[in-house]
Amino acid sequence: MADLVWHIPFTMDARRADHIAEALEGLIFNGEFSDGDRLDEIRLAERFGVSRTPIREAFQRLALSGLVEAIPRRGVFVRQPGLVELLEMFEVMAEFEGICGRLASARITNEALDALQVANAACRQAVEAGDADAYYRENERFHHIIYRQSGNAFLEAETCRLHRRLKPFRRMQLQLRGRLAQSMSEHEGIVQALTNADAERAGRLLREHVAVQGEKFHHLMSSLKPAAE
Amino acid sequence: MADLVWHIPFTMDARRADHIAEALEGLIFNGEFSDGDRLDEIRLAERFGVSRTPIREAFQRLALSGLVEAIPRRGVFVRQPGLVELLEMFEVMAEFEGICGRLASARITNEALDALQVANAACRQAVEAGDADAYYRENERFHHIIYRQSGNAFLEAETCRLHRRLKPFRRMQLQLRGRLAQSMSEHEGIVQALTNADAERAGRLLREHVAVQGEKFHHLMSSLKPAAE
DNA sequence: ACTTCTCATGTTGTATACAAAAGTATTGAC
DNA sequence: GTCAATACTTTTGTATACAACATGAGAAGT
Repeated sequence: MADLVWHIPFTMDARRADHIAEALEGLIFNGEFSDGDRLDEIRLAERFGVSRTPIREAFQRLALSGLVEAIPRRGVFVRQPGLVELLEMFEVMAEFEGICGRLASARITNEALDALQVANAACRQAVEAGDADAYYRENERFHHIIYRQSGNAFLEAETCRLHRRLKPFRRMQLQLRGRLAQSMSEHEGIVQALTNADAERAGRLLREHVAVQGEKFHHLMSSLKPAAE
Repeated sequence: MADLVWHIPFTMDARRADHIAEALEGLIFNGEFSDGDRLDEIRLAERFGVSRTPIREAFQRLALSGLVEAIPRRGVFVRQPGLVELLEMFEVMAEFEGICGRLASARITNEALDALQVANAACRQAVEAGDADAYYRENERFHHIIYRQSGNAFLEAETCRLHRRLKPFRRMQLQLRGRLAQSMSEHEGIVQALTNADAERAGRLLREHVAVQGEKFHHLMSSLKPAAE
């Protein structure tokens, strides 16, 4: 399915390496490769119809993202994060969100507060319609507004980076029964705290809002895999 | 000075690209290239005595670190962070340290507490000797212990990454008169809070400890450049 | 039978060759 | 004299060729 993209006869501009990096990321996320698999440069080059050079460039990007590990003179191996590492990342994500919220509470604009209300309303609609995908989209918009309103572009970028990294795992736990409604009510508390410029409360609520996702994820995983790792 | 390394006739193992990335990093930090300069692949290849390939690999790594910006079909350009971005990074660094401290206060081992005392004693010695370099080294050890004791390897890695990125700028403000002694006394408060497992206090002290570095840096810069950026 | 050395094979890392695109300068028209 | 178009140069992105190294099999020796 992702393959077909590459049969378009070079309509795309820019560097092929960029697209290949994205495509590989997708392949890894979609479980085409398992943890520990070696990514064969030549095979992938043939598969994408390019030479080894752009493949290797894509590898470097993935290695810097932490998706693969490049061992010198040995090759690159996919490195799916283990449960422990995932929980660590969720913990850091919760802290990031908390910081964004704390900073945003003092710096947020009125327009952004309105936008939060709008996104939240869209979230509510999605919940009522039982549309998990729509909720996911609007939820993302909600959080990105807060990242932006932290007033710290560097923090925003780092938070987005981790958010993106956790995307495939975050999605799983959103499917859980009752989580959507709970998440909604948390959103409302967050908006209130931001409106009142209550820095500590906004930070704490956001941190807990994400931390609970990590816990849900933990439960989900440990119920699925009896003794992985 | 860093050039000489490359005249050693291939004693070094591993990939040359790795070393080149480090060397380029050093060159940029040391001010050999200014903001906006284009990094000429061919010139650098000749300079390092290699082909363009490892140079380009090094570029990618630097681009991912944010030191240079790669514009497709145009080349890579040095991207020194402006004052605003630096202050943003210091703000995030302060938050990282605070998080590490808060988490560490609950998770730190007795051995690590002892190691903190040792590092702190070495810091004190360096202050008394007026040895800024030694202080810098021991200070780094002190902080890294706390990162590690956060018990979150992912957080530790991210914090080290930013710490490393801020290294050249952090160093400037340490040279300021009286900063060493102040920094020392802050360290003692931090150790005490960690010993008492006072999470909030440890977090707050560490955050402020770094935040003040950002402020000092701000003052320093604005006193040097009247109206940069 | 087990160890060790050597060689064969395959893979990575680097160099070079080539094509496409951006930049630059010259020429020509108005 | 200015502007625009075109040819020319420079530079990036990619492909291919080559060399260094790792791995594994097989032969020789104990």
